[in-house]
Amino acid sequence: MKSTIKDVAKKANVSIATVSFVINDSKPISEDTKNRVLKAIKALNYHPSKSAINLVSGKTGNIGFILTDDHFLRTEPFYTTIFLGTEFEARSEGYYILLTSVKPDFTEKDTLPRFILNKSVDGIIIAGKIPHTLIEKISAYHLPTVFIDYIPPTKSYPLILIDNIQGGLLATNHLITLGHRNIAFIGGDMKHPSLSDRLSGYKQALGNANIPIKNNFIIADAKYPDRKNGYNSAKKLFSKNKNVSAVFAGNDAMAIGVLHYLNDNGYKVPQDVSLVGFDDVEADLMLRPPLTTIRVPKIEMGIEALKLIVNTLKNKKSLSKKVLVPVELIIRESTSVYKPK
Amino acid sequence: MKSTIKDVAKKANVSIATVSFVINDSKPISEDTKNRVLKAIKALNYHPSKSAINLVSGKTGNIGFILTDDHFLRTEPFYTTIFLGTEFEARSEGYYILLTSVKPDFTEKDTLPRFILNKSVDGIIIAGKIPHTLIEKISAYHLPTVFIDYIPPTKSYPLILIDNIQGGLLATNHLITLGHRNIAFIGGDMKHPSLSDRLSGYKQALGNANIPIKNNFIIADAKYPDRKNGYNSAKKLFSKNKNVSAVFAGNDAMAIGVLHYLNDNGYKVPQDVSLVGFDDVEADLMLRPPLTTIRVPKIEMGIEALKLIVNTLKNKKSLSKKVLVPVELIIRESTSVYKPK
DNA sequence: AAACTATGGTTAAACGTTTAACGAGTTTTA
DNA sequence: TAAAACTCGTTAAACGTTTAACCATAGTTT
Repeated sequence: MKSTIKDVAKKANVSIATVSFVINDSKPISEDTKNRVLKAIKALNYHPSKSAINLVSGKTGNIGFILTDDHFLRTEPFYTTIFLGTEFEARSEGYYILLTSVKPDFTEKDTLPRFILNKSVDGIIIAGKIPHTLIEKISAYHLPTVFIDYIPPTKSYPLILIDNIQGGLLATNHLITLGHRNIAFIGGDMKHPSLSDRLSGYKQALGNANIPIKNNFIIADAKYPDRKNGYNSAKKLFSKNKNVSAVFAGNDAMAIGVLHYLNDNGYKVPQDVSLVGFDDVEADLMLRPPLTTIRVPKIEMGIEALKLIVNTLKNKKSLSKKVLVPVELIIRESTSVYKPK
Repeated sequence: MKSTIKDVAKKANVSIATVSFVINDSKPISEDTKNRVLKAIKALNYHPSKSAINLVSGKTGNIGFILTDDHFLRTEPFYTTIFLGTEFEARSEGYYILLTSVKPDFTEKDTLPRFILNKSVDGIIIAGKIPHTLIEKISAYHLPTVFIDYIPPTKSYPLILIDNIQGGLLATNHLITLGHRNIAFIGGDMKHPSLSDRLSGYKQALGNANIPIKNNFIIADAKYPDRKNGYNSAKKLFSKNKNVSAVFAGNDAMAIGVLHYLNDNGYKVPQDVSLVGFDDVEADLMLRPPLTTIRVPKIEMGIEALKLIVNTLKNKKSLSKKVLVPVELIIRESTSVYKPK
């Protein structure tokens, strides 16, 4: 059951080095012996021990995937879907992904993920905003690292980013095209570049259409962009501004909160208020009405991240330090042509 | 940056064996030297190399998690949530989880997951129904294995199972208590023990209440228990049976399909038809009305599975070969008292 | 025919741990 | 007081690979 390189060598009547050369194609070996070795490998159902290879090569064949607890457990499976993308690509690249989450309030005293301390990974993928102290600590280990959907404030790293400005433009333009003029923006955690870029896109679109930007149409003081805060922000917005006919929410979680507020308060979507989200999470399709949104290619982002890491590991040199993934407007039933009352 | 046991030994002025004994507490060492070693470890920021430990111990510290592609990618994150449970527990137990998915139509020719071939795992967790040929092939490797939510047909394995009969009873009793008599069951993939047990619970509850079981109230010919088939089964049911006042769906995915059918066809839930699902997936809360369902403790199932594996690995002997996890009735707004028209 | 060059292979060290076998002091026992 | 037993250590082999250094043979130059 557990045959080693020695067994193969004996069976093929060669040295273990020769077996190694055949397996890795790392030195010219005659067709004849090569076949003998290959046959022995098959006969013994031999597969090299990863542990041994790891030890001697200093590599592990693993890549760590880090996100914060709240991202890990949040209702909308955004970052976990990205994880699936990396796992998918890792399979064809021969890597394993070790997933772990960290506390969002990581401090100097907290310990790093085990796979970093144990040297169990060759590279790291970090998804979403993570604490600065953690980044500092990790960077001391000099592991190739790529960030997804977050720009670390200090050092420069390879990045996989969403084209958020473009998304903000698409969403807002869609509403403008439908005839809306009183378009609100609902956001939260505006220190996160993604959210602030979406707001920039919104402002840009309004500017392009010569629609004045009204500050009381922008509700962005919530700490986290989740459903509850979406609901509360909608309450804040509509209690003061009855004339808003369309809302662009910074992400789908908030959009869902907004939709629930509207449902609960007698507004009909899209007849009374049009609503656009951002992310395209599973839940959107299940809403009544299904949510118009900006699709973020989550699986693809994971794939890109893994490719970037693997490229730097294989020293093929990473082609681009910054991948901006495109977004797409998905028109469903939560938006419609503006009809004055 | 990369200090080894040798560096520690030199710094503490002891042999590397002593360092090892201190780290693993595997032989009595005097307080004095122990402290010296500990200090050296801290000073050098030493962490043992996993690769080396793996090689010498023959263990990997990894546990494989297998599910099929369709379960991996399905809309309701059922098995992936279970995975999160295992990952969570693995952290405190010092294991890594390697997740991989396999084709649902795995045949003799297909290759096993890499982590089995590479001997990269010490044990395996299998979630959901997987092809029989795959089970056979895996079992040849004699790795400790536990199954979650599936009973393999041939050999006997440690199992983590849902108390589906109890769940079926709870759901149906709830409807009976509300005064319903014409209660339908909608299922699919009835060869899966989970689904057929839920049906058994349904029948048992009706029997207990002396309500005759009507075959045309049981729609269970769909191949997969998903939303689409839920929708179609509801169509089948209601086009022939106008008098059904309550539906128990075999899982939430089907329940969601049923709900959409009812919405689309002028039935009000719960005023006209009460609806109960099974699983308690995220989506339930977002439905209008939120779905009454049977909660399956998914995270806990993952935790139990990992504990079982780890126990057998540490040879503490697994306490029970079969863990039946309890379920819970979650009453939300899709069920109400029966009102005759 | 002597000297060089490929070609195809072997030997042995190295990677960083664990652990069986051994040993030097110190205590206990009879 | 000599033998036995315990304490706290050390030495060295082993785990399964990769790879630098080496070597034998045959073919090619001069």
